[in-house]
Amino acid sequence: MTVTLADVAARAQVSPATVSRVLNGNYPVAATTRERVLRAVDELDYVLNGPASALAAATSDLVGILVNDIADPFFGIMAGAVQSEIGGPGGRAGGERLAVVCNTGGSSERELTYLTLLQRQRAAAVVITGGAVEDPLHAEAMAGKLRRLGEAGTRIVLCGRPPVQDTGAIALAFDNRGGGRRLTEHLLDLGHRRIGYIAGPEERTTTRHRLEGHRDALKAAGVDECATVHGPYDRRSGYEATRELLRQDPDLTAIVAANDTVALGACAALREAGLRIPEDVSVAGFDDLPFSVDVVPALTTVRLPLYEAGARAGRIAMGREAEPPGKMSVIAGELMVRGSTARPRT
Amino acid sequence: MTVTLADVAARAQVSPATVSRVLNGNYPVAATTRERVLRAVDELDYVLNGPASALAAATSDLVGILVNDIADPFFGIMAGAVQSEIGGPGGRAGGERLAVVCNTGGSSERELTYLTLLQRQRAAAVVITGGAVEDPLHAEAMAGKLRRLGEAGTRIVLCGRPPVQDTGAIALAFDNRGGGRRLTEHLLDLGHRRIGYIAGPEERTTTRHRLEGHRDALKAAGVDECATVHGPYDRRSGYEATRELLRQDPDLTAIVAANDTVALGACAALREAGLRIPEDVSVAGFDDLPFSVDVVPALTTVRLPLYEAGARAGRIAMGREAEPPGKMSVIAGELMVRGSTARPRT
DNA sequence: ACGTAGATAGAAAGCGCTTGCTATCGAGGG
DNA sequence: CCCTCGATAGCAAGCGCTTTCTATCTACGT
Repeated sequence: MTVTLADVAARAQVSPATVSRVLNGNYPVAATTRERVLRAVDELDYVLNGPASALAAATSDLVGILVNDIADPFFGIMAGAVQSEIGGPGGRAGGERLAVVCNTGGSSERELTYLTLLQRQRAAAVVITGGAVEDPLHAEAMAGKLRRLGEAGTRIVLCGRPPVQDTGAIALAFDNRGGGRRLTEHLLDLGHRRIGYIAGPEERTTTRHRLEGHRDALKAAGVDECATVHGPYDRRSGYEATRELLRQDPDLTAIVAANDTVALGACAALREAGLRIPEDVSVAGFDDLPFSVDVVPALTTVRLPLYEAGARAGRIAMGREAEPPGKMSVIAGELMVRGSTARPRT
Repeated sequence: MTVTLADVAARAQVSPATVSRVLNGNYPVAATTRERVLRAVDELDYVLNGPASALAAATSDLVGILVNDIADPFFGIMAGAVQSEIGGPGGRAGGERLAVVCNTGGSSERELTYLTLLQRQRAAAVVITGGAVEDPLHAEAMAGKLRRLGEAGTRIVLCGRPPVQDTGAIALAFDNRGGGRRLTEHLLDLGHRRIGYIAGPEERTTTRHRLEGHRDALKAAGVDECATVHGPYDRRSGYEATRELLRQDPDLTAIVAANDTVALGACAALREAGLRIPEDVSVAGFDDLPFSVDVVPALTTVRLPLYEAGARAGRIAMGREAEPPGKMSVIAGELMVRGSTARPRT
């Protein structure tokens, strides 16, 4: 059998209670006793039984992080940031917390399933990243689940997603709408009038907000909306959408993509069509992922402070940073003008 | 209080034992009884207490995944693949498993710490990705930890890392040496003789193997080794290393980078120095991350089947795929020749 | 010198679930 | 018609830890 608390206690000639207290450091123990216990722990290679501890103490050191796609740096960066903040000092036993990263693949059911699994583990906190699916049924199920989680003592922070009413969840939302608007304004300022738009998957808040910002800008400038195509947030989608866009409107002079990854696909399709960037067609992305500055030409995009947002979400989840007033904070993006956008040919 | 098994039992007018058996589905229960229990579970919104269950059953549904950097797609892709395989059917209660992704940041101590934490949680399995640190002390500590984990019933799979003796851990190693050799051979075939090398961080297996492959190729061709610079696996390192390389040998005609991300930095530095790729200097990477085909010119690199390897590691960890003979399998890389390499100027 | 507060340590009662063993019931077999 | 066996369900003993309450012992204050 594996070594238990009792074994350590026997070896150190103290009661199990004392060993527990030494390990948790939340109760006065004489230095010599502590010494003896620690030595026994070491000699026996004792490792605390997490489930037993969690059961008895009714707490756990697991923190859940929900992401759409762990292979996408957009989420990876946020997840890494959250993780870097939840460990470290504070709390019990060295305050070691484990991050449970859950890949929802953007599916709302899996989102719910994972939340149930985290609830089952009695997670200390949950950080949910990425936009929400805008299905009323799902929204309701989600709200209910979050409410129950909150009641069970799990802290919930939404990172890059709009607030969910009546759940007590804290929301750190990105200003996708403002970013989308500024990006299109930039293109309009350069003189573009025929701007194709590659939107993300439908029925998602992020997609809608970015698209709304785009339309706001067009409307304010009195410019008619040009072709818009929806697709997933991946490179392939950008490639295919661009071919479609070019078919619908061969005269467009600029393309705005749902995010940087999609923009990459768009660039590939454009080049394949023999069009130069930005001389023939300007391209803009969103997010400013690390590679965006390296592609040639460097991508004009809207920078989202992903790491900072994730870190903040992590701190709030751990109660190490005050919640924003109104349990909600909007994080602005910053327009990064680079080589992929220029004046249209005259 | 939250709802417990006993509450469900009371409502369904059965014993707690029966509820447990319905939930775990590992014991015959009459259809009508099961029906009644399930209804009660539903009506009470009951969620199993994971820690209690894990304690009583001495098993857990947590699977650990160790990665160096979750924000790096190299690891993100593998982690996502592992995760996609560990869920799904098989095992208890719908077989829902939770992936605990641990960011070691490449630090060997944190690696050990996380393993202890996973041991504490009595993880069902652990998948360790990324190269190992080659410090004898650490290697020994690691071997001991893995052995103890294995003895406690945790299945261990190393993914992209060489085997550790006497631990029973299964290893899926990448053929970094062979890949490195082929890459340099390709450059030599093109006619390059002055090839700068940007290696990864020192004292790591991945770094060493790739570098050895490079040197093997040079030696076989009777070509003298050119400048080599070490640095972390990130873009910035590639940028700085390239400036250094150019300083050491202004006449080099090709640069081999430790991985694609580093290669990106190298490209940036070369362009900044007014050098064209591949006309003036050829550049090659390693890994073939998704963006590598999109940069301009597209990167010549060695493709590693990251997703497939991760998926396989996940399946082996879940016991759904036979272990490779000798508990070890070498996964080859594939040379992808693209636009970033060409004959040197004559 | 005696009472008492303060500092430690131990005893024991669970935390909520799983599971080996036992009990019950009905259906066949002899 | 009695006995045995198969199918279900319940009992109760833990799993290994935390924590409340109690017991000791030492050190002072007066």
